[in-house]
Amino acid sequence: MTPPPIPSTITLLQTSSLTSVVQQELERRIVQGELAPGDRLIEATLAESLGVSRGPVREAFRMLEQAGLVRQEKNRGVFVRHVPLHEAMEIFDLRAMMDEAVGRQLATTITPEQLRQARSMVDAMERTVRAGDADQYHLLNLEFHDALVACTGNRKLTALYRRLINELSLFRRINLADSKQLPLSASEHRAIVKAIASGDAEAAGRAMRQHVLDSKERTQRNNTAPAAPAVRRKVIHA
Amino acid sequence: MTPPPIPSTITLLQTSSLTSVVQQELERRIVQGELAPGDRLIEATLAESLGVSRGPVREAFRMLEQAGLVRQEKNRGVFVRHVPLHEAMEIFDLRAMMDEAVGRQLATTITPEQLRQARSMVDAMERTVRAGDADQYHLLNLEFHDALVACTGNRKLTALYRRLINELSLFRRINLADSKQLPLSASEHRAIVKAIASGDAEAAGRAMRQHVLDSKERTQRNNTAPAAPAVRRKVIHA
DNA sequence: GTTTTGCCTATTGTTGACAATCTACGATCC
DNA sequence: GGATCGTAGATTGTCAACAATAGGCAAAAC
Repeated sequence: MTPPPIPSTITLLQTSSLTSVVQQELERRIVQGELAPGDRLIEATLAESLGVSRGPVREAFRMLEQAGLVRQEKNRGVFVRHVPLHEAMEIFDLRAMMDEAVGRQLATTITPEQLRQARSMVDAMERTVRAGDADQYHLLNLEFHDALVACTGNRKLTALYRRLINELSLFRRINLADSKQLPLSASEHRAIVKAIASGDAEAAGRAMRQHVLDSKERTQRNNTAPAAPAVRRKVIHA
Repeated sequence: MTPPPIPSTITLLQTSSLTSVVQQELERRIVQGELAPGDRLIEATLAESLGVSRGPVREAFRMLEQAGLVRQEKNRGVFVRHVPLHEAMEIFDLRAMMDEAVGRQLATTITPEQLRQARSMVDAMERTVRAGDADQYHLLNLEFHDALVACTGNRKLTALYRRLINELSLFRRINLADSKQLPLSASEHRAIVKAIASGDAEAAGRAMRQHVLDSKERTQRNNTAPAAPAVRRKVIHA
């Protein structure tokens, strides 16, 4: 909780070009759901609404494309990307892999201060569970996992992890509302911290891995046809 | 070995914009070492030599920046990125993590045909070892690992893996020339395939993980000051 | 009535021009 | 002689205009 380094006006002007500002703003809108998967982004419109010309907007598009947030069809435009179920599953597998490695490492390298923070985050999550605030829980959940990854000190890993989380946000709103699962998830978090604190690398790795795979499983179940209906709905966007 | 889908002129024009062509060409030059870390890329010069205007070049820069191949300093230009030792080590850790997961999965999902191909690649590598052709070995090595990752069918994983390999190529030419290590590396590959073929997921995972970590270790050793010299060299680029 | 054809509009792809900024070099001052 | 300042050239940041393409709509053909 170090005070955020005040970005002096100087460094701000030195680092931020219009392109980067546009990129950040669009990324925010996409990740927060203001722009939904399938939405079309029109250069001229965005440029005008942001008060810049089309150049920076186009450059930002190219960045977002590499980050997997938008897809570009030549001469047709850019669209907020649709992350299909199978890709979300792939991402969960990647997360499982990463989080297992995170757990393993942290079991031996975590500092008392980091441990203290992790515990307080778990406390906060348990409070939101009791309050039944699923949205807030979701936010804290993201923060918790992000914090653990960041604790490893592996910048590359952290960056990749965040990118995956961003992409995952494009998958039709996970199962946020499933408040019945919240206590389960929360207790898993408690177990994770415990395993890390115990210093048992394998146990910590297993705990994290299983936690993510459980989450994958829940998502899978909630997003497959509940039961083959006799009458099939008309398929849209085949 | 399906025949490469002939990119009809139509689809070619439909998919490739000047930007994407420039991006691919620059990526090729960087990964193959034609452009070395630290090299400055000048928009106007590149644009003219490629026969396009600065716009597409700038957009390509933004893509390469996201891919971690170049770094951009505002108002100063873009430079081929320098991957410092500590970051290379981080990348090796990520690879260890990924390859372990790959080994685990392939132990149970690899097809006979894939196995056959893997074996033939190992054969080819052993031949280059006997021939003492380190460069060729390096290429085959990259191919081998890439093929294994691709065998998992996880597109996201494959894409991320390739990106990391690309970045790693920016680390001062690994230890290609170290031909004494080649037989060791080759026999590890043989062991990896054997473990995968045996169907023992844990063993296959361990073999792959350890192989990468060994490689990390070798790189680490070859790139740290051999012995603390009494007289310190002047520090450049602190 | 249906299909085809040809415009027309909206939007993207590309370019060249202008403004802002950095770097290097030489002149000036102490 | 060394340091500082200012100017010139090169390069990037941004913009606006032009060209090319896609998609829709209406008229014509059958």
